[in-house]
Amino acid sequence: MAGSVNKVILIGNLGADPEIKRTQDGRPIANLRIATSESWRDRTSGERKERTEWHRVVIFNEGLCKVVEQYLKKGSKVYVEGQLQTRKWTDQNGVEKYSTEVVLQNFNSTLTMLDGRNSGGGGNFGPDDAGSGFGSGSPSGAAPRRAAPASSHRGDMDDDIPF
Amino acid sequence: MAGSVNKVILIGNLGADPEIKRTQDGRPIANLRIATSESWRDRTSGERKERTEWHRVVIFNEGLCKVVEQYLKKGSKVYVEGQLQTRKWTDQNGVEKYSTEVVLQNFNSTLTMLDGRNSGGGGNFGPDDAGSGFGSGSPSGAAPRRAAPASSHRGDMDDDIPF
Amino acid sequence: MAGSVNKVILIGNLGADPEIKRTQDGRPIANLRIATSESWRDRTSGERKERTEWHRVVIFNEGLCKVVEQYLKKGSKVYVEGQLQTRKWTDQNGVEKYSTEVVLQNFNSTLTMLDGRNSGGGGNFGPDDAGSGFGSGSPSGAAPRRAAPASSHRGDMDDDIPF
Amino acid sequence: MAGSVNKVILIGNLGADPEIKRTQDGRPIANLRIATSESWRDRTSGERKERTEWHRVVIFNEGLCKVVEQYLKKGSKVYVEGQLQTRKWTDQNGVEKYSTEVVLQNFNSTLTMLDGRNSGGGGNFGPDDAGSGFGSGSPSGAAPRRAAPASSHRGDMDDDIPF
DNA sequence: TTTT
DNA sequence: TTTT
Repeated sequence: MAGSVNKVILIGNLGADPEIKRTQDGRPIANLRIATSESWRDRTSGERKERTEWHRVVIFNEGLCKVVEQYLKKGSKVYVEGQLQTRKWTDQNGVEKYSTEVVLQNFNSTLTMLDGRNSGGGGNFGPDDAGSGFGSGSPSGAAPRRAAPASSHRGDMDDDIPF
Repeated sequence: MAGSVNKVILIGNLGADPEIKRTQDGRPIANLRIATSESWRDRTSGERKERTEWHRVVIFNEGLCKVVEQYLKKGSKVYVEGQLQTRKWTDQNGVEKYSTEVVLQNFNSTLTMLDGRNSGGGGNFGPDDAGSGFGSGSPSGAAPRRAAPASSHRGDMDDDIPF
Repeated sequence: MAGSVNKVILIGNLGADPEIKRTQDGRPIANLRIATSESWRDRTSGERKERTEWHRVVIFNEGLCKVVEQYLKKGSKVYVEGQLQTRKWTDQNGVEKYSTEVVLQNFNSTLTMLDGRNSGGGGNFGPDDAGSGFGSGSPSGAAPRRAAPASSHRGDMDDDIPF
Repeated sequence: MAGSVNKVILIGNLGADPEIKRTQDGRPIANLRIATSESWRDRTSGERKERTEWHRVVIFNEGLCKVVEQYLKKGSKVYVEGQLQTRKWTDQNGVEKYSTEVVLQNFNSTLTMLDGRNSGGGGNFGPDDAGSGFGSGSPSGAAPRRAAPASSHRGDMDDDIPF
């Protein structure tokens, strides 16, 4: 369909250490549980109330999975941008179940660490550059124009995509 | 929790006419089914493929529900901005189920019609102004500053929230 | 116009302490300078490069201005959500100038603190509740449904907007 | 910097036909003028008011530029997702000027047509697939997982990026 | 002018 | 300069 957008943006904390699994052919899949909370003052009672929402985040990208594995842990605060997907599965009793997840897979997906506590670099993912395209957020991997001379062969989107 | 964001942005088409229900005390709740699609060319086969995702959108807002009721129908294209919420319920067999929905409820929620086919006004919601704050999108209900004289008592956020 | 969206989302750090001014009739206006940065590895040289972008953020909302005044300072990390506005003005030499700013004014605007360093509460804005609707991010001020009994008169958007 | 986000989302109409220029080395750059509008009812006068904001959108991507050239024209409605950049230049009188633009360049950029009027396909960009990764919106170019067998070598982000 |  |  033309003209479709499916985007989720979350900022929250990991409720547990990430789980990294591998497909049969060796590609990693990272699973995160992220909590977002909202608080408000109840209008009738005047009490402060809070509500926490838990999100399942699934990452199908090798570079991002490395970042997750190396830098994220229970309590880490992250920004994630992905898309909604609902998956159907059958449990051991033959009951159909649905799970809706925030999937980071394609080129519009982003994961950014928002606390520097977990790594020395706080998003600076080291010399192997594993996470260079993703770990430092949505702008990563982008080549700023104008910094480069107009006649240069770089500064183009084609050039700097790290995956 | 401080520093939490939970935001979903969808552009898609209604797969069916909206369902409007009412709570016991008479407040409306609108349910939408929205499809988003993505297409891509398979790298190995070279075939064009397509995948459609269906989203449950629930609207807890009287003004927005009126807009939905009056202008949206099967096939309408909309922009919605809301938040993810997962609801637990028990089916008739006593099995626990979960449903993840995009909820439009608070002041950060938006619904915008993206086709003019369904109404003469295409988002211009008539003299009763039922939808004035929502139907024309996120900026609606906002008072542009600078258009108003600096000494005016309006132009403030307090003044023009229509709900 | 129907079907219009104008939204900016930034996560960055304040390059200076906020400036708070007041209109003639006493309403506050906060100005922030926010830096966002992107880094990438140059494809030809292999060097790591970085580029910083500076944004002007203007806040026309009393509650948000209080939060800014109390908790933000040079170096603070924030999430802001607002809209793009370009303003024309004439300098002292009679030259026309344009300034494009990220404006937080209407009900779709959000400001969230992303570091707890600046306040004990890290977004928990105390008993006077000055920032209750904004400081804890986009979901704030929202009334979670379903937590409230279905027959309650609250849980509606109308009820809990704090401004 | 770690933890930085710079994102603009617009839905609006083109105020003029796109302008496509080329760099010295032949890469295309598309310039769009996009209008977004907001309307509200003035609280004191009760009048309906409207305000239009004009945005400069610059596209540094060959595939996206082809889509723009082929399908967009004055009046077209589009969804764009890019980042804010302010550019400094000196006019013919030696006066320094600044221009803030919404730049679509990197892998997080998106352009989606929201009206089908301009093309038969309404985002279906033909056999040469020029726009396949962009024209159908943010999810485009993504390989849905789970549709592919788990042992497959595709379904990975690496596989289907069209640029 | 921030941050890493 | 768009759109409704």
